[in-house]
Amino acid sequence: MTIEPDLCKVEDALGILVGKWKPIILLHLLKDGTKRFSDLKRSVPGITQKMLTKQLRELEEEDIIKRVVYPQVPPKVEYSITEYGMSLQPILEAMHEWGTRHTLHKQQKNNYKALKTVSSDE
Amino acid sequence: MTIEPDLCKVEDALGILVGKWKPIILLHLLKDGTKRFSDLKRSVPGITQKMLTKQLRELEEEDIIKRVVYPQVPPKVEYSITEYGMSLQPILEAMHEWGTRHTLHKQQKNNYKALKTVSSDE
DNA sequence: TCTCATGGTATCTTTTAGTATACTATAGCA
DNA sequence: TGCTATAGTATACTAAAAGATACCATGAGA
Repeated sequence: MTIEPDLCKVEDALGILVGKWKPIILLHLLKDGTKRFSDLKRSVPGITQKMLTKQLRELEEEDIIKRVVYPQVPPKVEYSITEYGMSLQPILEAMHEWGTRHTLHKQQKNNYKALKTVSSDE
Repeated sequence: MTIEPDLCKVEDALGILVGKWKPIILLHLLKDGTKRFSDLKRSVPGITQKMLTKQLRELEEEDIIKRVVYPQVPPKVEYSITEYGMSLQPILEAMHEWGTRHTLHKQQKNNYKALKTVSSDE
């Protein structure tokens, strides 16, 4: 398949996956199914409440995740991946696999560089 | 496959694909093979010289593309995808495919909304 | 001698993404 | 009466990405 650059829809998918937190959030939801807001916050260390809220709202807007509010006090809100959102899983997996290989590739490259530096006996 | 969120390498792949221009640049190189700097600039309308240079350097740094300089005046520089860079193609294709379906999904959603608005006869 | 083309750099401004921190509502419990 | 927990919002800030614009080297050709 050749993608016609002018009709490229890669950006659309990218727009949903991008952001410092979205992949991790999605992976947690894929792994654990339904999670509460505070669970997610604990699972994604370093994220602020504001960011978590924002990312979740954006994913919800794209129908990737579902948000269920239980009318009780203190509040309870559950997040889960929609069936539609599941269609992103193969892409996440492909990227993860590629990323893993790429990490290796970079390591080999650096080892080679280090070796050259040593052998040239600076 | 379940990706362990803590060991997630999705970001690595994402880091290479992200940027307002990288996917389009890669698609053009995949489609046409070797291209000169000015060809690319023409193919990616709206991109500034600075941005194109920056994106190309970043892709080169990751071994995704190859840069060949011909020592002549005016200068001639050719860019092409490396064999290693070709391994990104399935991901680009998967994202493109998903993005295409997603565009449709959003359209249907909007149509449904519009329909509801009409039938509720505001 | 002037101009053009190519493939850049340098500098500055604007836009967007992300962070830090304070604040809110309210039922249940001591 | 005051404290806690949950799921947020509001405001101000910083850092990073992107954009606009000007500049540069040089050989060929008019």
